[in-house]
Amino acid sequence: MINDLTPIATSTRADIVEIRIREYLSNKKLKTGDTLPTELELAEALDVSRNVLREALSRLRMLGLIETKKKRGMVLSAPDILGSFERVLNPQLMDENTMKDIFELRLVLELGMADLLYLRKTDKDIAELEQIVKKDKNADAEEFRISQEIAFHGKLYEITGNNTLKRFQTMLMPIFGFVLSNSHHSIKSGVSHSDLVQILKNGDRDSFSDAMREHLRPHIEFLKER
Amino acid sequence: MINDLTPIATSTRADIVEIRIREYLSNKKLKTGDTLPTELELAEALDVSRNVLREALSRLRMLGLIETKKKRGMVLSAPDILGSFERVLNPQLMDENTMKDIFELRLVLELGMADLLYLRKTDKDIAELEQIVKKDKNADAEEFRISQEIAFHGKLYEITGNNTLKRFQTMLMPIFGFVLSNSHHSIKSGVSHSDLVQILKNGDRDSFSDAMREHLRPHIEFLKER
DNA sequence: TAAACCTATATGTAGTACATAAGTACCTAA
DNA sequence: TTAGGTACTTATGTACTACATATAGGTTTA
Repeated sequence: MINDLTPIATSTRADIVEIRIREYLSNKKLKTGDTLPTELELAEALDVSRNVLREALSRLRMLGLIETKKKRGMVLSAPDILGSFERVLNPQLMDENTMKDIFELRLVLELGMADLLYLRKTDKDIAELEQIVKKDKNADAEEFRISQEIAFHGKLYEITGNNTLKRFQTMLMPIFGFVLSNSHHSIKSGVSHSDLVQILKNGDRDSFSDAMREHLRPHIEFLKER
Repeated sequence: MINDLTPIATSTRADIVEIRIREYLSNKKLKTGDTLPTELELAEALDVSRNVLREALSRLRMLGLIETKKKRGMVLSAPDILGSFERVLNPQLMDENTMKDIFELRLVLELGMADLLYLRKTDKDIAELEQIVKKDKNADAEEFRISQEIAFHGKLYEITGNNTLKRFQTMLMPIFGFVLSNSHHSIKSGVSHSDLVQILKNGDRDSFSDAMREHLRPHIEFLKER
């Protein structure tokens, strides 16, 4: 009851200024390359000290929303949408639910990427996969096994040709690693990396989808315990 | 040739301080709830003005990495991993490639979520979907059609029970909306929302996967033109 | 003993001052 | 005339000081 009441968010001036500047940007429909007023002008217009204003600007600068150059002033720029994501992706600080959400997200991505793979794969890609898989047989050490996992699945993401997706996966790796070490490997998968490569090479999309699902089966089973 | 050379990133003191504090947090393996030194102590230790320090802290505060209270000082906290993402997701500023990447991402997610749906769906969910679909037949106006799309597919994300995934979708909606309006609807889908609901209700996972793929077919075809 | 009050302290905000880089315009010399 | 240099101007970057404000924690008082 009373626990549901979270303290009201008393926002600082910097918080408000950040929002106001955001609004300013979208209201004026500013685009990449457009210049902003100077710090002094903004500070005066918003009636805050330059100090507070700079705290807000510092945030936008970090996100890559604005870039500043001495004398030239500030220009609006296209942020790297994953850059900010990267900054908060610290497994150490992540609560367990989010961690599980992200683990599920990985499964959904890999189960759903078959179409992209078949649309974009090249002979060169297949050759690389075969190279990676070749090292699989002497995968006895735990550490080596994980690096093989990363190499193989990472390459799949790469084949999708979707750079955002690939980077996303790279960032999420530490999380995957964490959950992977959570020994739910009692169930052994019936489909190996090697099998997947062969199907990707010669089989059709549907077979691959089925195989991938079988390959990830231990993880999917794990979800049911949740 | 020469165009490939981007200007060297001359970082400000605030940039460096931000990184240093990050390192400090992970090196000391601090966890949620742990307290940080005071601003004065940090500023002195890093040999920067309190001003610069506060610009860096302001960034971490925005990300939700730290929370501050008067007198009590600063405590480390679990950031909302999607909050920062939301801040940069401005279609107005996004370059076209990223936009397309995100559109593909949506398709991958929806093609891959079948297992989660079958794992978590309830009778109540199905009933809600049927409610939504019921309005579909009088979907003549463009605007209404889009709102139906959002309601239906949004509900699917909700059924996955994965809150991160659902929020992710909500944020990405404006992007989807943008790409949707890019008239690649010449190809008509052979599977309607209503069909999907029926299969989700009575059919098995594989049938649903196939049906969803057929439903999204116009979009998948669109990818090939890329 | 409990309520009211005080005090020390850490963050929040403002203002001033100066450093630094980078455009701009002017000026000089070949 | 023009290339190249010089001085000036301006916007951001950094530092320092001062004070406001909230509050945890101790002290006094009824």
